[in-house]
Amino acid sequence: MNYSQILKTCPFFAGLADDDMEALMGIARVRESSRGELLFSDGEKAVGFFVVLDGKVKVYKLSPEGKERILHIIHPGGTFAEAAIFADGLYPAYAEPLQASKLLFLPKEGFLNLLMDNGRISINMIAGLSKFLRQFANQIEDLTFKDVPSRLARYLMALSEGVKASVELPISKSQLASNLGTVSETLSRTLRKLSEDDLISVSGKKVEILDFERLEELAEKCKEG
Amino acid sequence: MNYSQILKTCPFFAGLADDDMEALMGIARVRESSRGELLFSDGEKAVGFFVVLDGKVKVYKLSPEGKERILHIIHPGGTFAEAAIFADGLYPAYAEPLQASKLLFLPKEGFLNLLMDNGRISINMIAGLSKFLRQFANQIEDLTFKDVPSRLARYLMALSEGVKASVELPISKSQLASNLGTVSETLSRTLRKLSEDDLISVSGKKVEILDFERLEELAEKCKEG
DNA sequence: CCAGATTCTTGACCTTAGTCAACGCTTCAT
DNA sequence: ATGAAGCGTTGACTAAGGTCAAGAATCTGG
Repeated sequence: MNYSQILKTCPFFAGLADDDMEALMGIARVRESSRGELLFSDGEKAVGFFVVLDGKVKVYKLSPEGKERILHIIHPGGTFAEAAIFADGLYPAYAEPLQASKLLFLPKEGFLNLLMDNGRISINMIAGLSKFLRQFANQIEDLTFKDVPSRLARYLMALSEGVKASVELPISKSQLASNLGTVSETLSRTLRKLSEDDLISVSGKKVEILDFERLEELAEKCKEG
Repeated sequence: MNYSQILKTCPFFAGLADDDMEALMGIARVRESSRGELLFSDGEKAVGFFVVLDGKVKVYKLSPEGKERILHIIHPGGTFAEAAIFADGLYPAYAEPLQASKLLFLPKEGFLNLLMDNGRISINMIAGLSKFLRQFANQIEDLTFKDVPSRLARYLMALSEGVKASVELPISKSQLASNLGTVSETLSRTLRKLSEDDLISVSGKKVEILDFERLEELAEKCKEG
């Protein structure tokens, strides 16, 4: 079991002493999962949480009509469903790999025991949750204050880290639409509009950023701003 | 310093041994704050977090044009800004009492030290963060899937706890609008519509629920559902 | 008890973005 | 190869809800 490289990039395991690390790995189980396989459902009893070792997982909600809204996309090193084992013991959403993925599963029971007397793990956990909270707050802010072009611009700026002129969308456009809180038709139109305005140029999953300044401006801008 | 009654209703302090409690109170400071006084601003360096002993505090974001979006309303027993001292050390929003309030301030430094070797406090903290996370996920779900009437219905159902036929809005209608992710004009119209449909009747801050069944139905319903 | 200040309500208007429907393009399996 | 399935694009339509503006109602301090 040699995932130490991945685990070291994972904030969740940062700063852990070797024996703490071993204790964690002692209760963990590796699980391979293929694209589209449902990991858990909204409302299901939470029996543990996951770390992504390889692949990508989407965490999403469904409307009664079956429309999906992606809350997170988890990349290697990220964790998900860790809040579920506390809040009310139920998974709060659906989770499903976007591609064949390798996961680490940490069962609730054993994990809670570790927490009680390991301050470092607790603090990492708290830090992780806090970051999620921050992300959610931003998402809510975006949904309230920003329109679709602005949200897209912000996403692209984040992807390019403000410097890379050429980025590759890590997910399909419909998935991205769902993650940005819109639908694929609108995303398609918005990409075209930004292209026509010479802010970006798009070809498949490849996006070139042509004008950082104006894109950044758009990202900051608000409805009616 | 005799807030023990309030503190016991506060999930954050639940299940603490007496000496842990004392350690906490040892680093805490009581602070009185009047309506509208800014407690902290978005982006400011986080020096600690708060427990509401008495009063109400709103936590909100501002758009560049100055429009506010309320993320939370904190009632006595609730905490806020606890995530800030972890995530990136900056307050993620603005906070301001809606009325004269009594607060407990827990400085970051001392608090982190306590956390390191007190599993119980850590776990309470994790549980609290998890609940917030859950709330936020629901807010995002609502904003994506539900229209304003549905969100309002859900809010009223929560307020009445599914049984009380008569409820009192705990905050002003414009504040409520902001919290539901809309504006006061729309809220006003929506309240009228629900009245005309004989689902509720409104008089000032007092709302009578006339038809639980249909209100619940509306709360569950989705856009185009 | 009045004046000023908020807060709430209502009307008219308009923009954003979601829906529906049709079609092109790619991929994949039989 | 040839459907079948999935993804992406485009057009026409629609409606939810936000903006602006004005007036009513409610609250507050002097």
